[in-house]
Amino acid sequence: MRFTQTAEYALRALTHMATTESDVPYRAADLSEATGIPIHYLSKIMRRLVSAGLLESQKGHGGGFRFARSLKKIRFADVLEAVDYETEPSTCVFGWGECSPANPCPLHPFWSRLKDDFAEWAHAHTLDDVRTGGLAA
Amino acid sequence: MRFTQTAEYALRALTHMATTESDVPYRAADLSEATGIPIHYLSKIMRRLVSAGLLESQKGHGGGFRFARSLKKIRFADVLEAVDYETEPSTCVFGWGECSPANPCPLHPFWSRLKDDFAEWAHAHTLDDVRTGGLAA
DNA sequence: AAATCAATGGACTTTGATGTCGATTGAATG
DNA sequence: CATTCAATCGACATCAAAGTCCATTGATTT
Repeated sequence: MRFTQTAEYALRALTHMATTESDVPYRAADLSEATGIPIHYLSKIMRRLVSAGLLESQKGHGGGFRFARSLKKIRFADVLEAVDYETEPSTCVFGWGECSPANPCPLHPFWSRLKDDFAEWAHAHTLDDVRTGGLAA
Repeated sequence: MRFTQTAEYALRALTHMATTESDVPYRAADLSEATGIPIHYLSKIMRRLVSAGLLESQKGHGGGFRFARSLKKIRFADVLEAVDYETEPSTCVFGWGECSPANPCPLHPFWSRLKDDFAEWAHAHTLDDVRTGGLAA
């Protein structure tokens, strides 16, 4: 059970923003400082979050990053997908080209359950839930 | 939600063995043929499964690999751990050194749930369940 | 004993993820 | 307008995972 480093960083940075909620935009340098994510790499990730529409950015003095929409509308799945971490992988672990409920590989039922649990998890929780500090219903 | 390629291969190879159950030992070359896993890489993985105690190997003519114990006693977790895929990762996604129920990072409750679900999954299912074709209770 | 077969082990290469760097762009400030 | 600040972008470097190769070991067959 693991994320990619990139996916983990994305979640970490946005979680930090969600749980501190400042009026002034977050500078990459400060985020890096606060989260321990290497600044240049973080910058790259932030760009992806911007182009995915999760964040807005502002250049120049006083600039930085803000959320582009309500925290309630940013699910873990949105964050993960923004950095190309699949929340609903379709390829068969067993290596079959065709692997479906109709034509299942031996691992299908097991893998499906795990996949579905994960997808549910990723889609059910938002950054607002994180801010609130509890698990959503 | 993803495994490493190595972990996936390990599960795939053992699943193939479990679902075909032959009297003669499985040769790496045949397994490679049947599963699509590159032979040399598969050989490496098989070695790890041997040294983890899941398989027995026999060199020379007529040799190959067999299960070292009952399929009922080989859980997914055993397979994954044999190739260093952690089934119960302890490091904090948020990057905290100390992250526990007593001192939780903002992502702790969410991440914990996912981790626990995965660990449960990995420990609950065995290769015998795969052979049988159904989900264990 | 010789030949063959099949796993073992180590060295090596390739690839993609991760991480670093410097130049550029756009915005705010004095 | 010049300076500074901070995101953007592309090029490059590094590292671990994945994959290849070959010589060696141990067992079997003739």
